[in-house]
Amino acid sequence: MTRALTRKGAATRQRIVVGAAAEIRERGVEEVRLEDVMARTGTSKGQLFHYFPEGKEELLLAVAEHEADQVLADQEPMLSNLTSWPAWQAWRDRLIERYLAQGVKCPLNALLGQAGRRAPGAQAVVTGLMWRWQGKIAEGVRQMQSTGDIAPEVDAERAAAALLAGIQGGVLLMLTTGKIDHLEAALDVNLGSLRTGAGTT
Amino acid sequence: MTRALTRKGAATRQRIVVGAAAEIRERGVEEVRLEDVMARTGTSKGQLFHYFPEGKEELLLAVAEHEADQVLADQEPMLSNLTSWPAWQAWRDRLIERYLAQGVKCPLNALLGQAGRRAPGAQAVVTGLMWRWQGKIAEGVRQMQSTGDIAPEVDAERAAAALLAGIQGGVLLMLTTGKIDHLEAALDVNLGSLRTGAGTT
DNA sequence: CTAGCATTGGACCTGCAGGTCCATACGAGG
DNA sequence: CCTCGTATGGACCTGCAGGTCCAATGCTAG
Repeated sequence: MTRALTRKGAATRQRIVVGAAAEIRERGVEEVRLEDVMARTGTSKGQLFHYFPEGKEELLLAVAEHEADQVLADQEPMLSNLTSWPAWQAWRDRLIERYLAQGVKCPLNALLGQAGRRAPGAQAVVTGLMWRWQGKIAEGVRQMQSTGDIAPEVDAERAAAALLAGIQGGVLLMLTTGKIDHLEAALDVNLGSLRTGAGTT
Repeated sequence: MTRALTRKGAATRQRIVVGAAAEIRERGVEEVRLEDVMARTGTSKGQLFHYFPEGKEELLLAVAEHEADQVLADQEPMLSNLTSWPAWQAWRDRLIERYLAQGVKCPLNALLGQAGRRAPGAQAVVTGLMWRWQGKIAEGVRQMQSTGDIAPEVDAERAAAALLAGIQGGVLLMLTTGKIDHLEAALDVNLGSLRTGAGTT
């Protein structure tokens, strides 16, 4: 299973994954050809199939894993330190800022819409990402409950689920409409609910 | 522009659109081949290109329009009569029921993820659907405000935007995880916020 | 030094899906 | 019952993208 990779080989493999990820973010999974990846990363077809013997499917899976990690990493250190209202606000602002900057180039779009159906494993990668994400948020809620900032009767998992849904939908609508309004509204309403406890019990 | 269609011709065209829509819902845009549509609808390649001279692109656009209308129609008459809390609840229940029943076969998934990028017009169709959808919700909020059931300082459009984002994200997460929990949580939190006015001003 | 495996380049193959074309059948109006 | 445009069937074409193959080159360890 673990293939023998020299230092150089590992670097090349990494270069392919990163390049493919960027290409996919910009143009969508279905639009990206192996040839495009080769051109961008300066590699040959032989290399592609050397490092990803299963072909495109396997490359897509590697890209999915890479992007999934990136999505969470981009929210740090805020996401892991939701211990006060200003901290939540800082996290919110980071999300807005990040998605505003990235615009249409969304890794989630690539992962969810298309890779999900195809690759058997990609679906699992995305599901895993979502659970980890939701877990982080729920953890923050519980911490706020421990300090009395959030009412104890709030269901942390449920509140986190709603918030995550709002984020995903907000991003999705941004990709469609080009405006950030939905994401902003969703975040603010959900954070507002956390403060008052409305609908989260 | 308007092609001469006999009664029989119009029926065939319609049959193609409906069949293609069903096929796409079940298997995804990129997986569906013209041949699949032909097989399901009992038509020939000649017919496909007779009714959709631009080919697949044009067919996809017709399907997008068909599905977009369907999405809103499926929520009636609840969506147009959000005039009391029980009415909102009934609408909520209809949404849950509908998406629970349809499972992975989601028209939105087809429209958003893929058709959006490709067809120039499909993107516009989806955007239009979202605005109409949000408008209906906002209209309901305003009606509730006029009867005093919702605080007047609530921003109807913003609240509707957040709710719509929650729905879209909830559906998206259902497609990924297979569970309805996110959609339920998102709806309940957003409706809860409407009752109390939290975060929606 | 050299053996052996990792690495690289690129020519070539092949299936397939969208699209073209034309020959035929139908059907409504004169 | 004739005629012309619509409707239908299906053979055929073609480009292209994923995948195969092998030859050549470079590392690295013993």
